[in-house]
Amino acid sequence: MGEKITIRDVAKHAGVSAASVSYVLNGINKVSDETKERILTAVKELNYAPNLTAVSLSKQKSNMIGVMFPLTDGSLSTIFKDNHYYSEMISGIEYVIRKHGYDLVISGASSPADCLKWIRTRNIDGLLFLGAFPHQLYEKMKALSSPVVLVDTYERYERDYHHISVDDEHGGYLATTHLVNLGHKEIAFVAHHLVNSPVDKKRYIGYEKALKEAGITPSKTFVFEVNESSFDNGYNLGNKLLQDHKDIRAVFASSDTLALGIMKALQEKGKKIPQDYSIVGFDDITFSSYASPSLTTIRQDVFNKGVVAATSVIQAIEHRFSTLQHVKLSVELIIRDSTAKRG
Amino acid sequence: MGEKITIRDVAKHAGVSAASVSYVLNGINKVSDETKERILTAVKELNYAPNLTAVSLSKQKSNMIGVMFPLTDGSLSTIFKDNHYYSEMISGIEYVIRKHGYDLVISGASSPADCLKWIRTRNIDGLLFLGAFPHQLYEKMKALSSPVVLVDTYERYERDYHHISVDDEHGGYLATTHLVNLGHKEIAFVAHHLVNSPVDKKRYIGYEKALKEAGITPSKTFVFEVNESSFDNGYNLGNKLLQDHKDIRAVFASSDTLALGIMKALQEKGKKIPQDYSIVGFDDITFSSYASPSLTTIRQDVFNKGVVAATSVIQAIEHRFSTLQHVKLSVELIIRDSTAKRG
DNA sequence: AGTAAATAGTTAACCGTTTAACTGGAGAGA
DNA sequence: TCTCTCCAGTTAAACGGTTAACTATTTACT
Repeated sequence: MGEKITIRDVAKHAGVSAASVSYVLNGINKVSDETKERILTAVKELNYAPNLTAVSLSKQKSNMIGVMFPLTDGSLSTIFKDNHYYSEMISGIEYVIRKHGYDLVISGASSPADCLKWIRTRNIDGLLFLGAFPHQLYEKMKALSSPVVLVDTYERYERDYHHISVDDEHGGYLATTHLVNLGHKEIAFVAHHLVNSPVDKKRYIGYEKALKEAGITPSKTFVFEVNESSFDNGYNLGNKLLQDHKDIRAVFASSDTLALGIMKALQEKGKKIPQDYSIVGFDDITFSSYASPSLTTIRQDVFNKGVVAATSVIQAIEHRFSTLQHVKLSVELIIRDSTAKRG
Repeated sequence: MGEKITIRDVAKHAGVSAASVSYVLNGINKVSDETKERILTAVKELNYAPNLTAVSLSKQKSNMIGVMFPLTDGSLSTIFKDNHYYSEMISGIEYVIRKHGYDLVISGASSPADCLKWIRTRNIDGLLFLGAFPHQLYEKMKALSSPVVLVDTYERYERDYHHISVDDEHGGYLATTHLVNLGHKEIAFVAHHLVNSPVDKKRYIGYEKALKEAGITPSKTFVFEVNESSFDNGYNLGNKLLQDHKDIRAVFASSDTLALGIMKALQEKGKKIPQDYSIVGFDDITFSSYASPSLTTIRQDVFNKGVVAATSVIQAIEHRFSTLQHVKLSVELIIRDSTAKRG
């Protein structure tokens, strides 16, 4: 069983040259039907499968697609922390990639140079960038010959790369309008970072637009940023709101994780939700429907986002289109029990 | 920039043969110091990095480590569903693997044959099995020359493979003893599957042991299985408990996800936790401390589990003949607000 | 019949490394 | 001086495929 059988073994067994075997296996019509038959049975009998490393070297194509995450502190943990989001997206990506005969390689981006080198040396056919990276990385990556698909990233790079996102701005608009329609005027916006997180920026724009439409002047004092989108940061921010911002009566948080953390803090201090505070999140993670009260949120289909991103990169690899793809998936307002008419 | 520079370009630039460059780059002491110097500057000047595909083919080692997931319905989604567990573990694995210069390839296991073929054709150096697979897969994998490390799997295969787990039995014991000490006697055990999920089986054994120690006879009517460890299944089971099993006053669920789903159902029907029901989970996912009430649970360090598993596989790869490793990591009882003295 | 084209195959170069085996020269020991 | 070993390199054969270019038949068309 430990035997390594090569294409030459198959060739010998079928009484032909290695080339003929290769032609048959690659579906190149250059071999008579009888010979093809003979070769295929030899393949079966010897249980042969081509060595993909050799194929890669020869074809100059690895059939591997890389998924890059930004590395904040050495491990992916910060990225994945509290975040069903990325695993769900990877599920979608893996699903498509496997169907097309590619393999999925996961890597954290260290320095831009290392990243570039990695792609070159591994012969990675295509790349998915998940999250926001240092700007110089985007600049350097332009030199790459393999296609790169960005998921959720800076607008300024969308003209250089394929790009998949959801309609974050509309999501922000929907969430805020919902609160406005419930009679709220003092609506806080809580996000990771308005500059470093492009997604948050767009959601903020939607928030701002909704306020203006309702004749409310957006105020900087209602906007809050946190280090990282985590429960803990939400919790801490919730306590801060209670102390320093008693005027606020509604919160739109840029992620369900943050929203749930905020909710926990408010509840612990005896506040009733939605009677005292209305809260809207973003993402619709599973927890959101199981929290008490269940969380009103903006739903995005993350699995599908992964599917679309992977499909794009494969299409780009196989040159099924030459122009850059830009897909903006829709979002949906899910009204649950964390929001109510202003009392 | 698009230029592909090979080892021969470097050789030419330094006025030596390709072999010398290779020797220098591989740290083989066969080249004089001056020449080495010349070669290294040439490498720098041309910004050369060896083509890893060619290296793989030549060295018969890919420097890639595979992570396998069981595929239940075609995508990884079911696995990742509601499950921070696997992403956290991948973080740990990736962290170690990258440090050692390996790459991480993720794949869902389709048929055992395909799986075997994949490892052979891709030249995967080592494998991590995450979760429980069909039995025939384990049997077939024994033929593999690359080391395989199992994480959380059937006891019967632990003598054939490296194996990393947490002390599930002790976890089950701790959880149940905690409930017993609070005066509970009617303690339900809820899990995914006592046979197909080896982890659940061990937790059950701990549960049983704790009951027996307390002089309580374990009863089959107190044991419940669900399709998949998800919120929804927990929720449905919670409702079932309310309808059909009014005697039950405490629940030990084999995952926090299940526990939280059960809790939601009970609360919706007006039950108070922990006054009416005491609930203990397993895993300590982030949301557990943010639920209302916060969930008493058994904590395991999943990131570390990934670290240990990855370290094991790398050690096995690099010292071919070391003995099988079996690591059982400890667990910890975290007492929060979902458990109380029986009223 | 004579030429052109299609068919069915083979040969060998190539992808970019590694590494065993070889080479020529210098230094050491007899 | 003659061998023997080291040293610092080079050469060329792998690794396991792919594929352009070539060959030898057969078929088709004037």
